[in-house]
Amino acid sequence: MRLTREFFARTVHEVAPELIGAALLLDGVGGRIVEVEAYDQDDPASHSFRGRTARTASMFGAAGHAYVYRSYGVHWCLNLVCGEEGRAEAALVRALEPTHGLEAMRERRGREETRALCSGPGKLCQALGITRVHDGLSLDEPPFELLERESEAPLAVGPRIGITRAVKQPWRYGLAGSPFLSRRF
DNA sequence: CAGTGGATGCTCT
DNA sequence: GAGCATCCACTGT
Repeated sequence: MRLTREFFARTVHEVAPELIGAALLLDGVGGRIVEVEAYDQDDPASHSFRGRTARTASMFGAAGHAYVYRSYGVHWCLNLVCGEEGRAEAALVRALEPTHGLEAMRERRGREETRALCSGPGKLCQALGITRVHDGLSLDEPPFELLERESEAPLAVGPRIGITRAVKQPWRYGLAGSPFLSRRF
């Protein structure tokens, strides 16, 4: 089952854990989501904390759309916008278990073992070919395809990675024991 | 392995 | 002009 706009329209704190195990594909290339982080507007670590800007416009838009931004001047990162419109909540997709289009991923990232193809937010964007042109696109139509998880996933929860503010919030979710995580919990 | 630092571009102060 | 929601190469065990 395709993930609907209504699925994403709930608060990110409800949606994020349910994303673990869902499938994320771009032009047929992608895999199972095994790691995400939640960000909301009251969160000093969130891009939306200081209000709407040109960069964060899509995060303030309707749920069920992509928010893509450049990180450290080098990498792209993909967020799935959640919550009521204007609440500016989003789930950062941090790692996938590659299942579709492994050859395309290896071409984009250089020959590499499968477990390292999508084990980080910048890596998975490179592997799937996600860039600025995907910012603001709807997640329920091509080139995106998001499919509901097929069964409940054993969840791991912990503090988020790579941030300096609100370090203690346990808003990182992962598939427990997966070898495809960006880091162990 | 673990730890460190450079690359790189854009946003916001 | 600083500071990143990162990754990789390189160092030293």
